[in-house]
Amino acid sequence: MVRPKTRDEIVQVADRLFYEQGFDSTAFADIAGAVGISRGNFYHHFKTKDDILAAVIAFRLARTAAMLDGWERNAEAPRERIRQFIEILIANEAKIMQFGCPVGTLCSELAKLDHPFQPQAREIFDLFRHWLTRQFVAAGCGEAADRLALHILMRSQGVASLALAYRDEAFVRREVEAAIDWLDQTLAAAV
Amino acid sequence: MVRPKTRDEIVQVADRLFYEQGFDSTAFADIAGAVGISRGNFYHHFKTKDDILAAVIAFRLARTAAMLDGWERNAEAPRERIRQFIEILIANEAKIMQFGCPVGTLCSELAKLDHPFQPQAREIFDLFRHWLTRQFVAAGCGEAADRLALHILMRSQGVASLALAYRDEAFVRREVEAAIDWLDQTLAAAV
DNA sequence: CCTAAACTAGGTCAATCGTCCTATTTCTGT
DNA sequence: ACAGAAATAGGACGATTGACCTAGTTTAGG
Repeated sequence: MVRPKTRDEIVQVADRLFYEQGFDSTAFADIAGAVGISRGNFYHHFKTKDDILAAVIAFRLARTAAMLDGWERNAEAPRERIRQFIEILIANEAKIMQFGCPVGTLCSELAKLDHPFQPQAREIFDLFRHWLTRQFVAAGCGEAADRLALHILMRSQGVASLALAYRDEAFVRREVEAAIDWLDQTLAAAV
Repeated sequence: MVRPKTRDEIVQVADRLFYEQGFDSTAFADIAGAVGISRGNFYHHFKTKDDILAAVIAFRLARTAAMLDGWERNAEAPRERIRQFIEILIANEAKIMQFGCPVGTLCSELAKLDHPFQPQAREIFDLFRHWLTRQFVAAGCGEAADRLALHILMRSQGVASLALAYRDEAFVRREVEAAIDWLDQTLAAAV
């Protein structure tokens, strides 16, 4: 049986460092140092930098899917579920104001690096997008659901981007409220 | 008299490469090679990488200010001026779908690098923000003007972020229309 | 002109990067 | 208990980076 402890630790630390420092400017030594292992040990688990990036993306995909499943269990009404998504902006406010949205900034960096893993990173967006689409369908928005899902995603990306630039907590709260208002109006018009 | 040709060429090429590849992963050699000069020549004009970054930011500030001035001359009505801002998303669509928003991605990268020039990069946002605020004031939105300006900025950032991730032209067009609709409703409510 | 400053080319340097290797220790199944 | 696999440590490599230096060339002002 494989003991997954070290490998998992590497992935979790890399996940954090890729978010906080960016993928490109996070070195093997940074991750190994933060985990407290040698570079050789690191290399035993991940041969190339793309290997660790793939593992981090898979980790984020799994964690995101689990979070969305949890929201689906905790709240029955689509409105409450979507509201919970919008309010990640508040729940993760401090980190977002310091490092931006983990998904958006990764996609942006990979695009500039012309990195082959862009589709994999986009899959994290897809997880949110399709989950939101299902909620809007359940709320009776029919064929407009995907369009509305992208709109909510767009808002959260925009808020995260400006939250990073201005570090303005009041702005985040205000736009979260505005997004929920938009949601209520949209759902009311759909029924 | 100083011949500004080479220095200006360096700044323009660096501006493009910083946008397309990111600041950190653009090397001196990349810029020097693209301009067609030696690294020594490059070093003569810019001693450190932060020097060239400062010059690029100053260049972008000047170019942005000039663009906003042009919009103020071309269109009399605030509504038309703001609409022109929203439609940069279409005018620069191809580049945005490939590299994202130049301002947002720079701010995001500098945040991850914990770079001291974050306030300077944010000034480019401020240029748009205060220009938009002036337009909303002129449209009679009074004290809500800054809040509305940030909302428009937020939308453009969100659209740029998802445009980069999905490269979906129809999405961009749709959200531009939605933003203009929002603008018209907001201006109608203000008068 | 002619001299001093500005410009340009190309080389060097230490540091750091991703990658790879070998030797040793620890664990696991039989 | 023991053989083989997994895990770990630490070093070495070639390449690249930002930074810096020196030596020629061009340019501009007196």
